[in-house]
Amino acid sequence: MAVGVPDKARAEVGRRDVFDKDCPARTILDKVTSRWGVLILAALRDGPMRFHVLRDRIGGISEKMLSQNLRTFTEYGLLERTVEPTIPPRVSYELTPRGHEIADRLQGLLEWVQANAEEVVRFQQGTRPLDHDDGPRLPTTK
Amino acid sequence: MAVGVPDKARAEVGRRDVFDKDCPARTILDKVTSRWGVLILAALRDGPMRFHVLRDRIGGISEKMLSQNLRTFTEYGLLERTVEPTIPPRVSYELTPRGHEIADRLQGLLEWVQANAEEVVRFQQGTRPLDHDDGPRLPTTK
DNA sequence: CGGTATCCCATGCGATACTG
DNA sequence: CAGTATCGCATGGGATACCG
Repeated sequence: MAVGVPDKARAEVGRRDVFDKDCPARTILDKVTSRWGVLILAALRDGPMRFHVLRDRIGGISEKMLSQNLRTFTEYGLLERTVEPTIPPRVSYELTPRGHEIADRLQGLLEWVQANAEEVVRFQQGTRPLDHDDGPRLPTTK
Repeated sequence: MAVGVPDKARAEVGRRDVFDKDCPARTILDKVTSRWGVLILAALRDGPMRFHVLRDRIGGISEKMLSQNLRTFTEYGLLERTVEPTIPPRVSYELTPRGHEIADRLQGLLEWVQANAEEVVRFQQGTRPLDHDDGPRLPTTK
């Protein structure tokens, strides 16, 4: 049976709200906030970096994912790819002005998470995972 | 994925960096920057909201995803869940102070993406696409 | 009304292998 | 060095059905 095929024909982009499911900003947002996207863009705030440096900087990323994200962001105009015609070739990536704008906003998020991660985890572990009964510590006086 | 690192007491525990793959902040970051996480937290900046209102506000989200994210963030201490013992019950969610901090950072990102999405898309389309087609999804011939 | 449980598929991502 | 191609699995996420 045919799977529901959402028609790709978008008449016009009248939707400008990210909360609208047809808004093109959704696509951008998903890429930018993807698992590696945030880290890649944030890492490049320090300046231009070559492939391997970037790979080394971001722990756990595979070449495939790095390459894939890098290409996407380059196509989005958030990164600029520079190739030095040497042998072996040196390829470096750097944020475009537009890329910088978004990376700066990502940085704030990253810093917060970094600074508060332990607190959040501690809170989470102090909370009972799944219980229908309201916790005794939660005041029902409302 | 046990690559090794069986030592529970790492020598450099102080090196808690989001770029480190073992950093707990990675988990938090992934949840917060998940497809719906960003939108949910940002939406709640406007104030407490009930389940259906939130669902209506965020276009395209399923009840399952909304519920799942809401629970996770509540367990993280980013949201507070309030139940009014009426019939039928009214459940509302609101940002905790900690939730507000992160939501504010998310908001800046959202606003930027919203404001620049069209430019990014235009740039992307003006870029010579690589031979690999980036189609939405193609049902496998089966 | 506000969920939770189940099924199932689409996608993200990692591992490996190969190329210029 | 800097990728790309392929395979395969784990997980995110949608649709549906049911419960307090």
